[in-house]
Amino acid sequence: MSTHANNALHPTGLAQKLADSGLRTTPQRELVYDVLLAKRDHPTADEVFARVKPELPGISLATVYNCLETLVQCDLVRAVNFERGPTRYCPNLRPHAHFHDEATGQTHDIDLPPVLFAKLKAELPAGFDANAVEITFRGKAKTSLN
Amino acid sequence: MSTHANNALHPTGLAQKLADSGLRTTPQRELVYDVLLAKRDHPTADEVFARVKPELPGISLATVYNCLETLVQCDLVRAVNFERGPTRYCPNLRPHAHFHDEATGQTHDIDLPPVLFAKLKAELPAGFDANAVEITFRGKAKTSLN
DNA sequence: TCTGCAATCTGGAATAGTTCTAATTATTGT
DNA sequence: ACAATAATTAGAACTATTCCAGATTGCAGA
Repeated sequence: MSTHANNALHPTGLAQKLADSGLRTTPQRELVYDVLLAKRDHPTADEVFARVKPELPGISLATVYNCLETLVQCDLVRAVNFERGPTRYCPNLRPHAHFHDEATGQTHDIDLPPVLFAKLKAELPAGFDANAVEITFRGKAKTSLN
Repeated sequence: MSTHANNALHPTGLAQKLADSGLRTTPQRELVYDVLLAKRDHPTADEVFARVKPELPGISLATVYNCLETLVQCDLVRAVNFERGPTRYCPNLRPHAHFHDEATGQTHDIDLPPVLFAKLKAELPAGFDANAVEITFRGKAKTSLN
């Protein structure tokens, strides 16, 4: 059978990290992760659902939410929130910021030097201990870069 | 009569900025702004509603949403979003970041040197022009500072 | 002052995104 | 093969917010 699981895309990552958390590798989880890796445009749960359905027509939206949450818990995917919009999902694990293009609604990854995140944490007053820093830019991107 | 409008709190700000946008100063808008200034704990719309109701029992939640939106449009208040939670409102206009305490759910303002925001914007690749940067820390605050 | 007009407010219905629930299906270990 | 556990499913429920249509308010001009 034509296996949808494009193993080349996640050689060790998915199965390994799931196992680390005592979770199973299921076709749904593989496929959801695959579509995130295949098109890194920060899709919403609905968009992931739409991309996954052709391959696995029986999948339910609830399962997509479950899978996405699982991937986030396993540190394979980041959930990104912009204002009141739906949560978007991002398989980029490098430390990075997000640029939200107000004109197109698109979200772009902005790689930043890790030292910058450290510097930001260093600005915190005594008593504050951050384990994560989120940086979001808003504005306009001239060209349609991805 | 005991006027609820604590004019000392917003000597020129509110009426002026509303007028600048061609909007009226209403008791509802004044009161909503007052409660934001009075307790700067980043309340949600529901919380603002609860604080405003005793003074103006006839006010509706829709109006609170309207007023908050108006204040945000006039640059008197910032809307703050954290993950999937309800929008919170912050009358602190200085450039600052937010620290979200995962233990208590409280949000603290973190003043940062403005140059830091400039430095962040400078990290953007060519073609990206940001007009705003949002920085959110997540972690634990040792003491209950405000 | 009176009158008209536009801005604002109100309560309730509607909506979007997400989570919950109970029942079914799949997988693993024995 | 079987029991126990994990995962999936459809749909109901939920939360935060927005929309709507009608009532109210308050300024502007006669």
